[in-house]
Amino acid sequence: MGGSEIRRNMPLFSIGIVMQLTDLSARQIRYYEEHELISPARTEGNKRLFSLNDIDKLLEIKDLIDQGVNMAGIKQIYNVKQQTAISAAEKKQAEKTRRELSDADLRKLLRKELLQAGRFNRSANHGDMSRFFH
Amino acid sequence: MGGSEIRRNMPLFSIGIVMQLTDLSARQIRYYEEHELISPARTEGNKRLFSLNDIDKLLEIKDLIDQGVNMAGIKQIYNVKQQTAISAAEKKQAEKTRRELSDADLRKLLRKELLQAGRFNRSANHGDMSRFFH
DNA sequence: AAACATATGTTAGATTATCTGACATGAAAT
DNA sequence: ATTTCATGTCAGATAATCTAACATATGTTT
Repeated sequence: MGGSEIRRNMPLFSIGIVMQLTDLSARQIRYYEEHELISPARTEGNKRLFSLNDIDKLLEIKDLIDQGVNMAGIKQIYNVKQQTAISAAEKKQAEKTRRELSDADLRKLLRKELLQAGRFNRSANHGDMSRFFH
Repeated sequence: MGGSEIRRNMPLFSIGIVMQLTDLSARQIRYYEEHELISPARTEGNKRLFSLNDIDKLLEIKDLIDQGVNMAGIKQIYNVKQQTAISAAEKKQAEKTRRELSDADLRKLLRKELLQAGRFNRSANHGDMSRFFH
């Protein structure tokens, strides 16, 4: 378990390769990054470089998307802090609102989507990149 | 062991990444390709795409280079057909010459370089890319 | 139904990464 | 003293990727 973590987080793959490997569009991949589901590294020249872990995560996301889960659901699953671009002033109110929502509506939302998603047990904590390496 | 071969031959890495991973210059990598030591795939747009096996091979080559073996030696080791760009007319004579050389000088060359190279037993038939993946 | 939000497509213009081919060069071989 | 080898470096061309903006289909709210 030592260097394995390092290896799996090593930034190696261009977005073109990741598109092929995941069957996602560049737009989708960038959109998921925008929503902080992944955080690929960058070259000096600002090109994205993805790790095995990034690709695994994208495969998981794709899985969820294919099963009808939306961004909000996926964010909940990965507990990514909600709220994308709100002014500091709005934030307080938004936070309050969110808290009010979270016990009622959010639970409902999650339950609905997860149940609808059907089978759902990725026992391993990573996607299917193992396909590509032994 | 089925898909493992496929996986190790899957073209995934840009030359920039391979440079970092192998600590070879782009010039060197292209030069070794020119001498048919590796044959990386290409994108539609003609950019090189390297596989794990390509990278392993480059690491081996680097090893040999570091130990003072020259192209000719490396080519012999991988038995890459010699002769780069000779006219058909010249080829006949060249072929004869080569055969005359091969039993005397070539053996000498090989022995000299291999012995000088010292320890030399990569038991596995691949380089150190295993470092990067589990 | 109308208005809005979400997720993705598409296009444009800019920039980076890579390509080939040529010339330069120090070290090694002849 | 020349050649050859292995690599560096540069120039000009092309491909891959980037961000930002607008377009849009589908789903959600009011």
